Amino acid sequence: MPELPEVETSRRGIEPHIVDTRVTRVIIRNRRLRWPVPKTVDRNLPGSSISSVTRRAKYLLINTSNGTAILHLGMSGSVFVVNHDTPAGVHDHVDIDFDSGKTLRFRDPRRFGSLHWSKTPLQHKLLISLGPEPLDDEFDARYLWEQARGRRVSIKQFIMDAHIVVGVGNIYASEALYRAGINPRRAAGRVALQRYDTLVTAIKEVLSSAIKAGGTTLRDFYGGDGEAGYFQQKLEAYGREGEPCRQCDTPISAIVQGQRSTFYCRKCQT
DNA sequence: CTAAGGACCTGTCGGC
DNA sequence: TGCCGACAGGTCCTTA
Repeated sequence: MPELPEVETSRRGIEPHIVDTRVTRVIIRNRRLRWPVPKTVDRNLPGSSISSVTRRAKYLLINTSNGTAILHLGMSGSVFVVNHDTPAGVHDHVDIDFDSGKTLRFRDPRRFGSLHWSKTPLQHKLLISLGPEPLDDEFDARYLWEQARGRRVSIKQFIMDAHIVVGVGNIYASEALYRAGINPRRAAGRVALQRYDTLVTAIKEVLSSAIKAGGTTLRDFYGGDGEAGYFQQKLEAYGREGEPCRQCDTPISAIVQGQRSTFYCRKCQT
């Protein structure tokens, strides 16, 4: 499933194929995604031309001359470019056809993804109250520390809260905390400012190196060009239960927090 | 306001 | 092999 590096990899994969082309047709085979796909999508897209594909948090923003399609990939979604005549599979819910002969296809077996339309996407209900982008300069130790005052929630769930900072999903939360040497169960309000500095650096590093590697492929993720990501080879904590910590050889522990798996070293992470 | 749990949905994997 | 439960990359909503 896509975390921020996978979404960014998808963005970079599809943008060059669809920018400056005109939408000729939209096919929605199943409107029942996380929220029903509104008619405004297929009403406004045809005839528009694509100006850019940008990203806010894990949302892809397909910007056109008429407005913006807001696409979220959920847990199992992917987008890729095919030719018009490529047969659609059972989970291929949306096609956007272009005058170039290409089609942008959205596939999502679990249907936790979503598709919306807006003239002012950043003001959209789902985007307006999101936290800063993790790779922006405004996301720093002071900001995180201030947000954490009085918070008893675990640091792992805290950094996964998109209203605090966007784009830190379940894999990279474990990875960043491992690299920062912080116990994922520690209360957010009980992490010192200095350790937030280490954590912010770790988050930025783990996300940017994952983007550089083209994302992490676990099961079925592929970037817009159909290429697998290679970050999985660099994972140090996630999915390594029982395997030796690369620092101290202690077996990596697996716990559950907020109904999500967390992996960490109980010796290195305090 | 915070924190915790449920909800949405399908596919895959491990164990018996 | 076949069946069945556990689990999977997200995040909104409800409840207390």
